[in-house]
Amino acid sequence: MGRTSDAKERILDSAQSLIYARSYADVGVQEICEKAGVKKGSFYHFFPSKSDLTLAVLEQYWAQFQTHILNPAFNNDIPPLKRFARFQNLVFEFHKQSKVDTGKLCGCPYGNLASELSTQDDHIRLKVKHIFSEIILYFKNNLKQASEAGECDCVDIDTTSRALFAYIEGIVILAKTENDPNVLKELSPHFYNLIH
Amino acid sequence: MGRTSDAKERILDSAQSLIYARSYADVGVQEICEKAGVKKGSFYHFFPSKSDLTLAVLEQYWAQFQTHILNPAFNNDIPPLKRFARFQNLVFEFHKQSKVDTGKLCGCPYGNLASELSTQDDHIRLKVKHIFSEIILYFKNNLKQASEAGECDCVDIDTTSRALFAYIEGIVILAKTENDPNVLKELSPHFYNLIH
DNA sequence: CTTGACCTTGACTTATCGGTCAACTAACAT
DNA sequence: ATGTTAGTTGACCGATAAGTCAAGGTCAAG
Repeated sequence: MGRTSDAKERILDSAQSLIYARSYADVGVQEICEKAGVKKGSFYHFFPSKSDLTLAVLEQYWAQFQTHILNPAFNNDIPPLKRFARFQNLVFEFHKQSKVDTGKLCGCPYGNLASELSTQDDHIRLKVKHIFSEIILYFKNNLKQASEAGECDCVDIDTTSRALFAYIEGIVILAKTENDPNVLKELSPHFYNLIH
Repeated sequence: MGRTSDAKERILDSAQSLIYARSYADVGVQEICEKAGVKKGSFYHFFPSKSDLTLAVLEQYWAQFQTHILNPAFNNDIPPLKRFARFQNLVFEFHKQSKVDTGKLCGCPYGNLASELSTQDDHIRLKVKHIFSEIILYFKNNLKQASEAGECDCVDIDTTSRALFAYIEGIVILAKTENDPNVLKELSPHFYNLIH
């Protein structure tokens, strides 16, 4: 089997934090390698291109997002509608902490890459599109449960889930532009107005 | 006065369309100059840096956005609440036409730059922040008129205006990620749920 | 203890990046 | 007509970009 190595993981972690804090284009392969303590040749041993690395980064984001935010938020230990509030609160705490650590509110990891690269790299656009659809699926399932529990009477669950997601995505980009996590707290309550 | 030239305008127009279609980082000064039919030396005669050029591009976006979308949309020839629908429709038509022309839905010109550069260039972030506040001001004034006309009973006009803006911003980024202008049509109706 | 797969290295390529500059040219005001 | 000023040019800078490659090193399994 040859030898093993954690270089791939170190590259992924470095790329994830660097690209999130800045942007895809602003972070070079070189810098990622330096932070990971790896030479560029090793980088291209693990990833065929910077674009492919970014696809892997998106997958890592997604796994962590499920583990640390989505699954805890939408766990069925509380009534469905309250889970949305818990979700928004976890997102708020994430950005608040992120700003404490780095001094900046960096926005949505997926939305950032979609904004920057959608018109240039279809693989990345489609990957983000898929992740978005998965998040919306969480919303949809939860909304259905809320409806069945009589917590709301929602006719168009599909579209409403997408509207809820769009609203949060918009809040986060406004928060990033104002570099202020309190925007999340300010605008979160209106979330429920989108549910009839 | 020395000689005159429209080179500055040509540079601005080229930069505007190129950066909107792609991204700040992906478009080089060289390419902007080539499209404008100008040498790089001339570029730096008019703009001290690429970042400053982008600030000027943002101002041009803003002037055009007011002329072609905001002012027509929020003209008081129809009841206030209907003006929001007219606004959303103009935004839809813009992205629809933009996709016909270029094959891609390019998103929000301001949001794109804010997403890409907010953590790296504070001048650009603050410029976008200011433009956002101006757009929200349109919303706010219109919401006030709607409230006074008895079309809605909105208590927190400030926050609601910001929520409305965030929602639209989110819709546009979802539409960009799916590369589909119909997302705007699909999610626009829910806009009114955000108004009590 | 050798084989072979896995990993690492560093030098390299080609291209482009944002930005500078001194010399030059054209047009306007007087 | 001429001086002044605005605009133009092309060569140039150091830095860095993504990506390549041949060679060598290291580990685990047989």
